Amino acid sequence: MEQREGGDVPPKNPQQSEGSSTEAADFPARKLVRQLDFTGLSGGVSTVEQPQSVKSIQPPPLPPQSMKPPHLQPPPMLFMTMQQPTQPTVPPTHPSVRPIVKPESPKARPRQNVNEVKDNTPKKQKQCNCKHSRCLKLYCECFASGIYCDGCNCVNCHNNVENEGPRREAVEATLERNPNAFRPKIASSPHGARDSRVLSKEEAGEVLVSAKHNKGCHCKKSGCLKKYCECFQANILCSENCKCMDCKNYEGSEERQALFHGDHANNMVFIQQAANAAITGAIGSSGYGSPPLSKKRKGQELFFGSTVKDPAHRLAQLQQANQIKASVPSSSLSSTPGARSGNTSALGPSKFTYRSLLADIIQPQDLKELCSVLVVYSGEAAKMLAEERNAAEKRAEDSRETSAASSTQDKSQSEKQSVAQKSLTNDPLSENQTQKTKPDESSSAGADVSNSRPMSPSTLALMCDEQDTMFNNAASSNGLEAHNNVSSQVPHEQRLNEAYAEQERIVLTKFRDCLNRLITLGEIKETKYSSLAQSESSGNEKDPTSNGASNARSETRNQQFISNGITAVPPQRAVAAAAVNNVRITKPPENGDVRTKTERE
DNA sequence: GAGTTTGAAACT
DNA sequence: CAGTTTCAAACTC
Repeated sequence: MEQREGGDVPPKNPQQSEGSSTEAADFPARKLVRQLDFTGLSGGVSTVEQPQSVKSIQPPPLPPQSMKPPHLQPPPMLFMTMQQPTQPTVPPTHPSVRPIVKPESPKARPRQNVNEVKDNTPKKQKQCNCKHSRCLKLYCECFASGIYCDGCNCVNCHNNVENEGPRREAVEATLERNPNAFRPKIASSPHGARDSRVLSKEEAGEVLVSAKHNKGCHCKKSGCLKKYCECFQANILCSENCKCMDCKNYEGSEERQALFHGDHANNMVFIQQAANAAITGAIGSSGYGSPPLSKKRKGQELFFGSTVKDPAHRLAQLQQANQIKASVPSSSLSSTPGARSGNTSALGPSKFTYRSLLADIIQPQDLKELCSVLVVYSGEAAKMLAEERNAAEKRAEDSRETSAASSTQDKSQSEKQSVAQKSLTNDPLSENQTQKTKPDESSSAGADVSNSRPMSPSTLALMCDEQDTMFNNAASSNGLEAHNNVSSQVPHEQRLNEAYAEQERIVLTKFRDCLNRLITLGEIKETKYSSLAQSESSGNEKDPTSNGASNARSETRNQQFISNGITAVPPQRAVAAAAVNNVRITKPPENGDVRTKTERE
């Protein structure tokens, strides 16, 4: 009893680090361990990938047929994964192809992360320290991750090639107990995209990976704010799946906020998370915005029953309670995810959020301004095009005079010309499809662009590179036509479209440039964040006594950096101005200073 | 690095 | 399924 399975296995060699089981000490293949990939990503549940870790190649530890209970049949995903690794490039069975790193199970990425953050270089795979489980239980992180122990500090390790037999049995047993045992615990949230507009202030700066724990945690004392908590460790918020008590790992939790914003170590975590989230593409994710209600309540009632001695705890619970009240106006204990998520709109439909690096850079007003700029540019483009076309037409007519063009051609030509000019130079009223710009936008732009036709209807809807390319192509061919093929019988509409296309091409090109600059700014910001946090982190280590002060300083500095490094010239303005180049924006600079630097005239 | 705490996993 | 024990990671000192 006390020594469950294997307990009787004599520790052959307490010192079997570097991989291993003693019996394998001189096994050449030792370093060439094959590994299992239980982290199968696809399938029913998608997971939060850890992009920085190279997924290892996984040999099937078990022949599919040996894997078990039909009734408990694990989802095909697992089998698939085991039989055919998701990474097609890697030969599953070839021992010589040793995967670089252990695939990090969503759960197991503890100290390693810290190392990574410190060094900026991915560290060696995590090493377990199992002593009594022979690394054949889920206690063992390696085993749980579906990989062989390699270079671990475990004792009496059986999680290796030499013990494939026992290992296989263990896998079977584990699967029998829990068919999902080797599946990722963290699944990306199935819920819809989150509306970034409802990002609450308090989550500013936080990055919540778009995922949730499949089983949920059961924490009691850690508040789900320590790595004991699987959710926290996986950098996700607790969900309705959790049965934790006194949970503070929910969106809006002050403790959690403090954790993220409070100290530098966590700043680093935050940065790492931000990077992860960005890489993972955890953008606009979803989830739940409030603490897992039903269970939390249970926990709260329990604690509110006065079992809580720690005042801080009590406060936390009160806060949490308020949170709940806020998000659940009715007193009903909606324990269903749907109900809860529905009630959490105040906090946002999702608990998983990604905050863009540009979040501080782009303000609503700036978008408006950008629109104005585009409109202005559209007008400029229209004028320019009209002039060009006029010139072209003139040249064409000159040459045509000598070739005795037909009267119909002349007629159509002149019509075309007038249409083109009309469409290019303005008169929005004459165009049914004239976009219905927002009043403020049109008014702001109107002052300068009164003379130009607003962008064609689709312009604003086509703002991306792909379309730009499309337009480039279209426009280039159209341009050719316009300039060279003067005798073509182009229908008016087509001609009109050409004009639109050309105009849009110009505007979109500028807009693309604009976006590119924006991206650059975001990258700069990212870089600065990283370096700042790193320097602060190191500085903090040197001066641990000044934590509070330096924290405050750091926050200030963060903001400064945001405003200095990035937005000293308010980026959006700089970008807009840059995009506009020669076009003057009449809107007075709010700061009066820097902005004018980027504006011409 | 040793000892403690914690919560998942294993077991009853 | 609930309660208990075991286990190894996380944490503290």
